[in-house]
Amino acid sequence: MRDSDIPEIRKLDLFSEMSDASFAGLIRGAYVQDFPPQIDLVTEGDPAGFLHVLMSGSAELYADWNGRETLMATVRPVSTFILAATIRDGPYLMSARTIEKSRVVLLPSTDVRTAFEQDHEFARAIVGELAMCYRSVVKDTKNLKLRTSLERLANYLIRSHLHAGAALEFDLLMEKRRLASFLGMTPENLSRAIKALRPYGVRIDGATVRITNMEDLKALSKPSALIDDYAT
Amino acid sequence: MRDSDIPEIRKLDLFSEMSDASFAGLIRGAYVQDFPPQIDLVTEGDPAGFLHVLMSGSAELYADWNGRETLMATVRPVSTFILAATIRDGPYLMSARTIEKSRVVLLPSTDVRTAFEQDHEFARAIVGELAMCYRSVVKDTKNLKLRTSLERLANYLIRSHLHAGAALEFDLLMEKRRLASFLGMTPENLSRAIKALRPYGVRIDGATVRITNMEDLKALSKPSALIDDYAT
DNA sequence: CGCTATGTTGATCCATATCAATAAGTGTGG
DNA sequence: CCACACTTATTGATATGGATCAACATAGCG
Repeated sequence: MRDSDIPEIRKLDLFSEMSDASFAGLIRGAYVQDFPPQIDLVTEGDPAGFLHVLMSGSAELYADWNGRETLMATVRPVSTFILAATIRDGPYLMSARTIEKSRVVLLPSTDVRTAFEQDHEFARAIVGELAMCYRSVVKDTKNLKLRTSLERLANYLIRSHLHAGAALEFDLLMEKRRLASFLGMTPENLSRAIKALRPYGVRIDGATVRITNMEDLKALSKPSALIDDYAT
Repeated sequence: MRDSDIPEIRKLDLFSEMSDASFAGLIRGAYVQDFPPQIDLVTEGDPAGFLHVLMSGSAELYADWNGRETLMATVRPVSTFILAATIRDGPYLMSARTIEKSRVVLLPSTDVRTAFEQDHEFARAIVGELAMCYRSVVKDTKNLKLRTSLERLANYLIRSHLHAGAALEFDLLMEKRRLASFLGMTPENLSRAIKALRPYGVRIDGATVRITNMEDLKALSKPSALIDDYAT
């Protein structure tokens, strides 16, 4: 592990409040690995051996069933993933693979559970994190069940726009085929949805998005704090 | 509050391991109410004032957006709901209403957070509960994104069959229109899906389900532990 | 520079929603 | 206990969102 890795991990909400002793105990058994792109880090169904911390690069969480596959989430540095499986000592429900060359810290699940038993602040942080994860998946479900694919795309663009500091021109942060899967549609259908947004003041050229009429776009997409907000 | 309510609450996983003192502190500020059917208990967007415990009857968690509504989950006694909003002190993401005449215990969110600060066992239990809730919503999302409505229905029936002690004949535990909304389809489409399952050895008459050919049904529905299992 | 993966477009098919009409329950008050 | 009103369930006809198949364009990348 690099010296610079440790403070970065320590800064994460999940670890920032725990005692030095607990943190040291957690880091002691950790190890780091650099992975090339397109490498499977985790396979759904496997026992949750490690809590993963993505230090650099990017990864995707996906799930499959009966030959179909869907993108559940993308992970960007610095953040942890698959906390719930680690906590419950259950099987992973999602698979994970790197998208780019990525650096990952692996914390053995048993160490995480030990730290959680011994350190109340860490337990607190875990509760906060899990509650947030839960709420974010509930929002996803509402998004899927209550909106058409065009509405999901429109809202995704508004969220990206806000994420980019409310810039009217910004880049898609993933390939369109991944975006399509994330939004629960096919790549072909995404292409058409992109064209269908033109009358609402959206121009997408390659990875560049330009919003020319925010009123019309918002009238279509009707963003809601209870579906689209990051925090809360 | 009835005398009999308290031990029932105490028996829940969430409360069974906490100290007597913490539990008493939690119960002290609690109050109970009996509600008629079809009463709104919680409205999405409102601040999370209480952790709810359903003692008897039944309730549904639903969400709406832009005039559409969808059933997210049904709650049966004895269990808690809307824990995550309470913990994060955020707005409710789902609304709740009674289905039948129901008895509900309300625990003020501030008391829950206080108990959680002071009682490590309670914090432990909350972590376990939240991790389970999270995983169950992830399974829902996989179900929605990876399966057609017919496959979702087929798998729902197998889950109900297992829930009924593997009986080949059992009752639907909710109205068909609610089931349709829960499965993310219209009532009309559910009617047709029910007929479409007949060749696979499923007979549904009113609320009574009879499975006559489990092999065919399983061949269609391909149940997966990573989507359909209750526990894990 | 050429290969391969990604993206676009068009034609068609299928799943699911919508609209409409009817039937079957369910609950209520006389 | 029945008659009425109202909700729920079913069925048919049709429309539409979205998937699939196929062809082609394009962009990365070795």
